[in-house]
Amino acid sequence: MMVSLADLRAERPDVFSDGCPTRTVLDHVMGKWGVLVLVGLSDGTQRWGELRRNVTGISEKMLASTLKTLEGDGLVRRTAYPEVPPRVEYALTDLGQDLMERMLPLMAWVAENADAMLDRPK
Amino acid sequence: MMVSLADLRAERPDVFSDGCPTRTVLDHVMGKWGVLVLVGLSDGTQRWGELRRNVTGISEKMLASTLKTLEGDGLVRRTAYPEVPPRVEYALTDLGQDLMERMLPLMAWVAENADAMLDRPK
DNA sequence: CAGTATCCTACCTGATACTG
DNA sequence: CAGTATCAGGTAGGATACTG
Repeated sequence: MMVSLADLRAERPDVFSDGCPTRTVLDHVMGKWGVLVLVGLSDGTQRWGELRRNVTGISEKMLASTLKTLEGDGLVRRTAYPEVPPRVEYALTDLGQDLMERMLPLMAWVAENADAMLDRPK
Repeated sequence: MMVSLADLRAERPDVFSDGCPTRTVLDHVMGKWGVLVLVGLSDGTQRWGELRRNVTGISEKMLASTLKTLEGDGLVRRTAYPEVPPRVEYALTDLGQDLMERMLPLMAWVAENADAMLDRPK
């Protein structure tokens, strides 16, 4: 496992340059709604409606497109049950859980420090 | 130090809800250019021009506003030297370095997995 | 319930030019 | 060098209505 940025650059110098796949994934994962949906799903499997309520402020349009993107990246698994009324469940894949293992410490740090950061004297 | 999402929610149930400071900081830090500028600065102190070249694809406008936001959050320190021609250096603050300590493992993971994620069979 | 479809606006962004 | 100013355009994103 790589830990430092230097290690990273040593192995892949083009990382984070324009057009690099890293950028694309980064945009999906780090985008405003991507993170929040992923955090929502780290609570466990959720249905569409639950997710919509839990990720406060997200519009149906953004929830739909965010979920599709994350599913396309292999981070989220969608399971539809052929019932009436329809039931669809979303969950993190193994890859998604692996990602969140790295993401949650960061989220926790942000949550702990956010107030202090915004209250600072200008 | 908190590690799990459950711990986080137990202490602060409103975290990640709309209007919460966490959201604001998250948008700054996780936004497309925020991350890339921060990653750039984890290589060490850099001048405006260096940063502009290193963060490939960023416009001057976005670099300026991103730096101001991050400086306002206390993550980046700007130092101007009264010289001609002017020299200005940007560096991570202690807070910023603390953040990057959590962020870099995540970035490394993304860099390692990005290709596989985008190549997956549709 | 779990989404699409449609419309509309704000802001991100690039290009260009200019300043201290 | 290190920015700011201005303008044009494209697109991310919000609100609302509708469907299987």
